[in-house]
Amino acid sequence: MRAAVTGRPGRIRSSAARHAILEATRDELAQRGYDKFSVERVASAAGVGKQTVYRWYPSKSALVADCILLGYLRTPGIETPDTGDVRRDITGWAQTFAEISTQPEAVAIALAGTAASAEDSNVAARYHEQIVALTESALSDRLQQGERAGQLKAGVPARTVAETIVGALLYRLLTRQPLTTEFVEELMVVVFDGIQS
Amino acid sequence: MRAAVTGRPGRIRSSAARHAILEATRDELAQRGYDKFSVERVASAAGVGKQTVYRWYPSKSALVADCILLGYLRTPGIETPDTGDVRRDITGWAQTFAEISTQPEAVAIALAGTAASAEDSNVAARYHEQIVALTESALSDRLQQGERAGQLKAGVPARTVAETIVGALLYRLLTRQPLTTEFVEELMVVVFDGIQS
Amino acid sequence: MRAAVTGRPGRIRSSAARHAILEATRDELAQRGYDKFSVERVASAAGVGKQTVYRWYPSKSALVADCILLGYLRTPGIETPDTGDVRRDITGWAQTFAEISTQPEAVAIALAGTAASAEDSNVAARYHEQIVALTESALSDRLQQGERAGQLKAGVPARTVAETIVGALLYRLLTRQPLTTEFVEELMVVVFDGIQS
Amino acid sequence: MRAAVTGRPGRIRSSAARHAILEATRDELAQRGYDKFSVERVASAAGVGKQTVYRWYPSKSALVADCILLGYLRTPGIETPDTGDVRRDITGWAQTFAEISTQPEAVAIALAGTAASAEDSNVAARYHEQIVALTESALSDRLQQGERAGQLKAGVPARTVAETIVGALLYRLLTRQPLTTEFVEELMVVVFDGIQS
DNA sequence: AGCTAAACGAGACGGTACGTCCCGTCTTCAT
DNA sequence: ATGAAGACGGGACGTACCGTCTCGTTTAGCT
Repeated sequence: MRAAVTGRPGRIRSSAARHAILEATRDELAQRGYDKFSVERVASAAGVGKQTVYRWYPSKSALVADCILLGYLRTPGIETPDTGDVRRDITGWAQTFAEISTQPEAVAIALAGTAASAEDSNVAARYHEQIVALTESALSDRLQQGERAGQLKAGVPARTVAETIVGALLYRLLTRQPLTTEFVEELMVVVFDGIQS
Repeated sequence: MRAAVTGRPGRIRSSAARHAILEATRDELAQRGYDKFSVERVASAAGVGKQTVYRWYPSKSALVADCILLGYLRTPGIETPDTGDVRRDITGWAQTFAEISTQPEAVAIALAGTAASAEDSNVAARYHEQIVALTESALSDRLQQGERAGQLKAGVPARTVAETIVGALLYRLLTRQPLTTEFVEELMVVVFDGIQS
Repeated sequence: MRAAVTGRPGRIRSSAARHAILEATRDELAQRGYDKFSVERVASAAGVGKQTVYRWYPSKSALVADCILLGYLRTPGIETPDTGDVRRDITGWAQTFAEISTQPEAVAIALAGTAASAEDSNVAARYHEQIVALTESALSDRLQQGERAGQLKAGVPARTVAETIVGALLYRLLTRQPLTTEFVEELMVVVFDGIQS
Repeated sequence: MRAAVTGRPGRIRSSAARHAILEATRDELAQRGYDKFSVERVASAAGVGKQTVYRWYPSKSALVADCILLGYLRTPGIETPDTGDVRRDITGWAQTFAEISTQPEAVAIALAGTAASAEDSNVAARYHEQIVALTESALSDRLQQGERAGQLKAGVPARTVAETIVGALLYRLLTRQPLTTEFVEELMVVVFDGIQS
């Protein structure tokens, strides 16, 4: 990235190597999970010396954190539509999320990120920023639009709503319960309509 | 428990040893987390041979699972009050949960359980049953009472509501955000009143 | 020792069990050597509880020692002929020993005894008594007969001669060199004729 | 020594570590014997990781073998004098050997080598080469000189004579009998003069 | 073009922990 | 009240990785 800006002599750090490391990290997390994750295997799979990994990252958790931050673990198709109808938009987003979660690898990645977050607060911060905060902000935008458009009540921060939705979905993944269409619809009823008569 | 009921010869497995193992496991999880958890340290702290641990549990995650299942990691004060007013009851429960989560050790235990669940689906199932499902069922009872009492809408399963609440709270712990009174109140507004105007 | 005298239950089996243990010990030594020897395997092979082994023998080396003392490891055919000609008798005995040492199992047993002797001086004492001292005394008898018959010089104890012969043969086994007919003959020349011209 | 000659990448194996391992091995053998020998203790005493030991040696016996081969267990003062009188030379050598064997540590080392040889034929080969074959060849030289000088009979290979002497001495150590001056003298009588009248 | 030096692949290093095997002891059930 | 079965606390095994430290080689910037 910063390549060739310094006046120092010496070989510049290979961004190709870094990329290979991050891809291998993603694969390792998807296949074996955070706990059985091995830097040695990552280096080997990336065709890279172990020291090259440690040149970039001070520890296993920093590597995982960066892998998440740079979006190598990003679940694709996370974009929220914008039809003007907030409830439809958010329901659509949640259903897309549910569909993606039928892919075992996507679940594995999400669980690896969850485990990494539970272990390490730095990872948690980045995981939150990257995967969830982005989602939240997309939802927030939509929710705030809705609020301005008179579709939603004022008084509850969009962030809290977003965390409620994301938390519920992540909890279903964590407990290995399927994210069915019915569940998503029920969640939407709770969040939009409330449960009180 | 089963002591002296079997017709099998051989010394019976020492439940005292098992208890010591589980207590040491709980302490280890609270102090060092799931990732840095060491069976060797557990055995040593329990005053037990390593083989005795492996006689009871085939793996680290099974040990953690049983530790959770048997309630060694149970957060105390999980009981829901029953004042007749569902919203007050559940809000009270959530506030209690939030208060407990100011103790670092309680958070450590919850995060250890989360990490263990992310790694191992058996643990997830047991974690869900023990810690969360109980909570859910307490909430469910209250919610169903409320429903019968005309305080709540019909049409959304109590389980979904419970998972939404628990998911949101756990998500805050995972992302290391404080469980403030404000957050809990906002969550209650979302869940009971909904956000749609 | 006290074997099978009382009429009370359970005791009758004692000597049978002991015999089974010693046979299993012999087999274990022949198959895996002294170093990889396992009391657990012996007990299992003998169809006996581990405690039964330890009732008679305080340790692994004591078991091996007794196994040797009771002749379970005795190389068969160790008898010395008595033709009246000492040199012929002893040469015959040594050649028989050499023949027996073509059986891998017999070598294994001898090496196990050697290893056990090197490790444990109690075993060494018994090994010496049982296997070697007997041989020595047989040789001694013959040598003393020979001395009386004027076939041999006086002045060197029979024991020293016996130890020289046994030591040389054992050394060949230890260094995995074959006990050929030629070697035995050369040894006999050394011992009977000396090397000085 | 070979340092930086290989074209292979990677840090070169530390001969300092190897040396420390071998010294610790020697000490461990002298103090606790072959049977109670522990690789873990050796690594610890050498200030070395266990894997470094296993990088050099595939097994305990290979380690002991190399320890012997490289002379770490060599009994000092093994040189044979050369006075022109073969009998005096060899008698002197044997007496020196006997004196050395009054040191318990030297005996422990010899017994450890014997045990290791009994367990493992590779060790036996190396033990034989290093400790005994050298002795043999020194004796052989002297014996052959003597033969040429007309002091000795022809017809018996020097090797057989050497093995007879070494075997007898080793056998006394193995059976924990003292190597007295008398015994050595008697042995010399047997070997040089023979026992036949 | 030659020099310098950082980054590279490779892999050994001192450690920690793994999960297994066995030691010698202790306890239970069945005979 | 003996004996098989087998769990117990403990110690060591040989393996896998951790994060660090050399190695010889490659590749850049600076003379």
